[in-house]
Amino acid sequence: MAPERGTEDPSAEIDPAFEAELHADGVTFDGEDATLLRTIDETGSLNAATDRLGRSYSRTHERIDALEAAFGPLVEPERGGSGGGGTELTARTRTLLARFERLRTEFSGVTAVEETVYEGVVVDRDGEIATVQTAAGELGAITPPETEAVQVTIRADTVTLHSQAEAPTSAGTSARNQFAGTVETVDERESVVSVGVDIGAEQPLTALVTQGSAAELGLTAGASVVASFKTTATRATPRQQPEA
Amino acid sequence: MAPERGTEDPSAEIDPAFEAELHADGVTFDGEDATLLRTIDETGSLNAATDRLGRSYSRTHERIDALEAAFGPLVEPERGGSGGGGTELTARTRTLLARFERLRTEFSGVTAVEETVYEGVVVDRDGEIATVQTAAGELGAITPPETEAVQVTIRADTVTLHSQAEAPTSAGTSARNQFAGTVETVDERESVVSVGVDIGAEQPLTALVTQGSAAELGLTAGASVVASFKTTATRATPRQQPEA
DNA sequence: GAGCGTTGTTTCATTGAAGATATAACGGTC
DNA sequence: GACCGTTATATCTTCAATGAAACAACGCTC
Repeated sequence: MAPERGTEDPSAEIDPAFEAELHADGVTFDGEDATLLRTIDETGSLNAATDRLGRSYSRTHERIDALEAAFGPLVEPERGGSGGGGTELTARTRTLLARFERLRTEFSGVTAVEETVYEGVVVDRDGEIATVQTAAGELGAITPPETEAVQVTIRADTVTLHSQAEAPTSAGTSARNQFAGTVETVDERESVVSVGVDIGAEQPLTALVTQGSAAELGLTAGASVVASFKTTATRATPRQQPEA
Repeated sequence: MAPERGTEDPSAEIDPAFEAELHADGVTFDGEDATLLRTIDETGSLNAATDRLGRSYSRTHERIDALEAAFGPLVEPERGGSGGGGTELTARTRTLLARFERLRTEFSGVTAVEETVYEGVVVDRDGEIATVQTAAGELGAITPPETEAVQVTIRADTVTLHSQAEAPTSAGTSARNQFAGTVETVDERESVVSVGVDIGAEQPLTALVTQGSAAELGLTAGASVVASFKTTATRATPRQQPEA
């Protein structure tokens, strides 16, 4: 079943992606709908929009009807008049588009940011919050019910770094997960720095901070830092138990 | 174009959703593929899996071929033998499924968590990092290029709260955005608490913390707290400039 | 060697989504 | 009132995805 090709490059690029959606009344508004509405806004007419997008008028018209049945009035068409008429967006539509764009931005944040994954075992639990034992120590994470063996993923943009002197007392902050470590790698990007922190596990914990923060904290290889992250921001997923 | 229905309920539920995807070599692996592979794993045969899922064998077989061409060997089929044969997953497939599940979990975190949105204007910029002037004051956020008028969205699970006494000095932490405020609302959930903090803007900043943190910090209405969040975790999206 | 249930492979049928086309209605301008 | 470009609507065609069905190949058990 496996053709020979595909085997040759086991490290092929596998990229995360997504399709953002807004659901209402059984109808799903997706990226294609968003560009349709944006094009209508730019061209001022449904006809011009379908031409530019290479879509058929009839189908597009149907689609807008379906969307309006679920999301409420989205366009204000006018026929006749100078220029023959046209269609404009309602205020609600602009709000909808803005919301969709925010959603898409959050999702693309997820795909763009590095994350570190630790394997662990649930040792304690309070509802959806579990304490997980990992190679780096115990940490809290949101965990699906009835799972023991888990992978914990920590997004780099949720990890904040502190100078050792200014490390917060655990009682005074809502960031319950704190790990002292030493900076292992510093990867400077355009305006942001990705920092790998050795916190005792095999895999370093990577944190994404601004260049300003990196400078103020003196983040160079070998520096001592404290890394903290919230348990409500870290999530665990079930892990396959070793077979035998 | 707008049928009368739809107008009647302007506050209809609009729910965010997503389709998680993994892309390789032009082929996209989606949730349907994941359940297919999981079902093969559970039933031990492609035939049984297609029966359970109500899909045609031929189509399913084609799909697996296409996936393997892009993602590498995913299944190990055997034909003949006792029971007629069967197909099992490769180790790579389990890794792939685990990765997909982590991705899906992160996305569902985005849709599940509350967020607060502030409108603002970019007043300074360093690459993708911008300083945005909002009703709550200045804050840093990742911002798309060439945008001035923005909406800034702050996920509740990225906001950490500190007791006023233990508020970190801005030089000692990589959480550059800090706002002192007073607790306005406290919404206790199963094992987590959603806290609305008045930081001077019209809309309160909502933070999601564990019940343990809420208790230790003494989070009740009227309490003084400091809310902080990282600029690499907050994102801005373009905002429609007022028309005229 | 017959039987069995699986994997492979091909061919044909079905179905649903989208495009293509035609026509009516509208309301300004001229 | 003729003209124009648009919206509205219906019908037909096209195409791609999927299912259905048939058949060969395989290898173990008996």
